[in-house]
Amino acid sequence: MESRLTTVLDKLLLLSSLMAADLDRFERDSGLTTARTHLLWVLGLSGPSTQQTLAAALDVTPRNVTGLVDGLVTSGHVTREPHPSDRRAILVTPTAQGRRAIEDLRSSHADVARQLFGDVPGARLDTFESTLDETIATFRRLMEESP
Amino acid sequence: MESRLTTVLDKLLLLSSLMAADLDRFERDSGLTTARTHLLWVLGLSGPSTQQTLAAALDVTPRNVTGLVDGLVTSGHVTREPHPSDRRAILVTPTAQGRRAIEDLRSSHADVARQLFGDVPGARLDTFESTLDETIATFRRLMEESP
DNA sequence: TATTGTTATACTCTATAACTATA
DNA sequence: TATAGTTATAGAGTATAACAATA
Repeated sequence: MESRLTTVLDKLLLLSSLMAADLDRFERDSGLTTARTHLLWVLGLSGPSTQQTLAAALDVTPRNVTGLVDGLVTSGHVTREPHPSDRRAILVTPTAQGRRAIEDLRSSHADVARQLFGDVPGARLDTFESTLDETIATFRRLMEESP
Repeated sequence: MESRLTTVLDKLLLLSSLMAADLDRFERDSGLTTARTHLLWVLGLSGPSTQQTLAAALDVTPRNVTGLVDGLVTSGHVTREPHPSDRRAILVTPTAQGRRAIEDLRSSHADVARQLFGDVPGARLDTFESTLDETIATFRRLMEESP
């Protein structure tokens, strides 16, 4: 009955798991983990950040960020720098190696996008994107209704 | 330049994270975790299974399955039953509570599918699904090329 | 008094390697 | 000899709670 709609949902979930597997490959190559990669990605978007800021962006406890940053310091991707105006706080700052990893992430992201959608005709991509937009909006509405 | 394609990819990733958040809500309500829910889902697809089978289906080590099953036994969702013909093996079998959880998962899955795509006009859904199909095929090809 | 980060503690998921019981 | 599952050990991610230094 509803198999049509669940089939589409299943394909979406399958694609999600494939994208996750691709990210795994990146992580295997770089020696990073998913959580640390996520932190680096956020750092690439926001620039040097306090751990509180990172905790909020990653939706994770501050304690957790301490552990992730410990790992990234050990691997040489970030350093803890003093905050210029608040001596309680720390600015997690990418090193040269960290900036390189962020650049790699970005170009691998762009590669995947190009390879996945580069051959899709414009009109179809429009329809695809609009459907995604609606689906995202629907989802957000649903999650606000029952949090 | 390539922002068009990465935007579409970002929306796909956003939708993935929203679907994951929805699953989290289910798990919070049921007291299950992602890994245990996944095992239950597989059990719902395959029926009572050996831990080896589950390990292969979940792409995880047999040792890991031991831990997941331990948790699900404690929470009352599955039992370990003797294998009828191989005394080394065990059949992980859902209890009544486990079967209920699997049913809840299925109906929540169907609900989400209906709510997400129920209002999308047929022709658009066709285009969306075809694009997903192509994208999945492209991805699989890519991952075979560079494993 | 409130905020930033850390120490202490604990649970889950994950892996490898060695071991037991059975095929 | 090979297979099914467990014990032993270890690392990563996550959480809560208590605490120090600073605002």
